[in-house]
Amino acid sequence: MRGKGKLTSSLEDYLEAIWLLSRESKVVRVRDVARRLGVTPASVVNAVKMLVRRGLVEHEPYGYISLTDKGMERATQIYERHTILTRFFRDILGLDSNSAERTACILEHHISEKALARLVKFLEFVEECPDVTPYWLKGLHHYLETGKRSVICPLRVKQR
Amino acid sequence: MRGKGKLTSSLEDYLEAIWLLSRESKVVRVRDVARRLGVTPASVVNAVKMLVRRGLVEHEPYGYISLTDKGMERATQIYERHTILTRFFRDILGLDSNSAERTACILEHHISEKALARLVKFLEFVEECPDVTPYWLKGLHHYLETGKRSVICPLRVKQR
DNA sequence: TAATATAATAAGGTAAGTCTAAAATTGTCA
DNA sequence: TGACAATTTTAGACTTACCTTATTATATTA
Repeated sequence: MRGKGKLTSSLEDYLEAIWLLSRESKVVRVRDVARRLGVTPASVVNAVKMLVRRGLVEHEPYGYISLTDKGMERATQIYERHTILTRFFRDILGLDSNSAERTACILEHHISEKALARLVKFLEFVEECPDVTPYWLKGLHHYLETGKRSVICPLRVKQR
Repeated sequence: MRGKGKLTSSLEDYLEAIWLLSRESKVVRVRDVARRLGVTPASVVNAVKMLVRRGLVEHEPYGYISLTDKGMERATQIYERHTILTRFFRDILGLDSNSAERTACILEHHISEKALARLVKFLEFVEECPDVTPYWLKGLHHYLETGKRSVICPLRVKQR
């Protein structure tokens, strides 16, 4: 009953799109989803049919699309994966927002829970900014941009 | 002529497997690839046919499979992506080797050149071990393991 | 309210990637 | 050398995920 009921990448994309659209405009139609994902309405109808079968969305013929509680929960999980990956690629690796978004969009379907959890901790560690991290991060970004190591850290000579 | 000629994830997997097997045993047969990838020989035959069409492998009917120069080049590119991802997930995020491998195996097909290039620089930065990184990395791993921040860095009080 | 535009759906097709089952080939060894 | 086993291949089916085209439903507005 509480089994994961795996979704394909494609269905995850549809579910995520429906969720995002419903945050933006209260009412979601086939057409909106099609535009968002760059597919034909026919493809959306098909996908929605499958999501309905799995109890993740509701859809009255020729009417609006909405998420069930289960669908909502699932969509937020997917979106969380998305934002974590975006943050990593943008804030740590310094990719521009678009590239980071696109990368997240693809990888979000394939990364494991285990790996994702590590990434979360990594971000926590970096973003909550303890001792050396600010220096380290600056040094990293300088290196990513210029290919050269900065000499920001005054520790250098002291180390051994 | 020098166009990328994109491969599907699946074909990349086959090509990579053939390459890995040919490093291990000089001669590669349909059967070996099937075992390695956990698919039926019939699937391998199909895939190999497509790789032959693209000029990446050679195959005499009922005989051995080998890589062309082009296929070799391509396979090493794929494997490089693989190792970069493995290193990141294992050495930086501290995943066990198996999980890191599995993660790399999936993501290697989907990560963009741009993102991968950043990851490479990231690894360079960390592994070539400059000023603060050793401290920082120790702190990160401690945090990943225990959830607690260590006070390894003596800088703490000095900073402002 | 009838005509028209827009939206949704159904039907049918293509391509990738797998499978099973059956047929063809090859290699081994008694 | 001939028969059996292992391997490879072919043929055909299924699933996912798209598409196009044609039909049906809804909404707008003259």
